[in-house]
Amino acid sequence: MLEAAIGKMRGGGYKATPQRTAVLRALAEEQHQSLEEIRARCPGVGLVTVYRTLDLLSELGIVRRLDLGDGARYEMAKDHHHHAICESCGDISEFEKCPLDPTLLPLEASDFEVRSHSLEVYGRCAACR
Amino acid sequence: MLEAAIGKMRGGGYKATPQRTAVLRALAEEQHQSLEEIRARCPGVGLVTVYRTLDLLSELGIVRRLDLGDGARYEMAKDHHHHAICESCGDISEFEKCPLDPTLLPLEASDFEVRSHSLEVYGRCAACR
DNA sequence: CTGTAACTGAAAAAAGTTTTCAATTGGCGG
DNA sequence: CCGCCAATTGAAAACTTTTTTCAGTTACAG
Repeated sequence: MLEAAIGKMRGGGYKATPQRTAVLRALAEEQHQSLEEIRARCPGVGLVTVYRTLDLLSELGIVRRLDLGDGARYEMAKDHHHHAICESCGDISEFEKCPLDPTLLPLEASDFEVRSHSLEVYGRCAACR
Repeated sequence: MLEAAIGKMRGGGYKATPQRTAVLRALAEEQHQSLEEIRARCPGVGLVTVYRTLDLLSELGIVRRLDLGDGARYEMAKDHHHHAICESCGDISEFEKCPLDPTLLPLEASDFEVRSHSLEVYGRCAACR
């Protein structure tokens, strides 16, 4: 997991510094963390470096930046998945099964070339009901 | 359109001030505008008032706040629709036909009560191809 | 080992948003 | 139609988040 990401960095001509691997380790611990949550797991790494590392990892496709309504969040770009956000407690869960029906996408017909998509489902989680 | 929104405000115990109706008129001119775009259409209205008005209109369900990766955008909450964002020129277009297959939503089974969803499609628009 | 381009961190700047507070005003009751 | 007062506004200040600058440090290719 981390080895692959480190290799990707070096392959791109970037250095694998202790700070960068610390951020990677933090990201591996939990999905969709805020910047401060990530930072809390990297006590030694400067704020600016965390920002810059997240930018770099995003460019390399290792990390994905999310915007779920409450500021920026970051997660390792694993398998294709979507998010379910509880409007009551704010909990974010993931689901892999994509409920998108590609044949219903009316965009191909209008010459829009679909590259990716993101779907967020809002509601109430089991615990909050 | 605007009459309905103004009525909704008064009904909620809020005043229909010239500033608020100016923001509403600005929002009616174009969908998914940034704050500065809205402000440019309301030359006389103070920055803070625009923020507060957008908050109020969101609470009343008249306006929806979007986060499509490049900061906050606002649009009148018309019919259910989704957004197609061109990664090349940044153009945002809308489509009404929702390609979501409800029977595929695996969430009901896991006791998550779906209230709403948002779907964004990224790719290249006809002009950029 | 060594040189150097890449990287880091602190401070400052910039950008975006919210709070404060004194002055103003929409619209209800009279 | 008028006056009152809670709601509203705008300017300044405060706050939060992100980016830039720059001098010193370091990973790693050769």
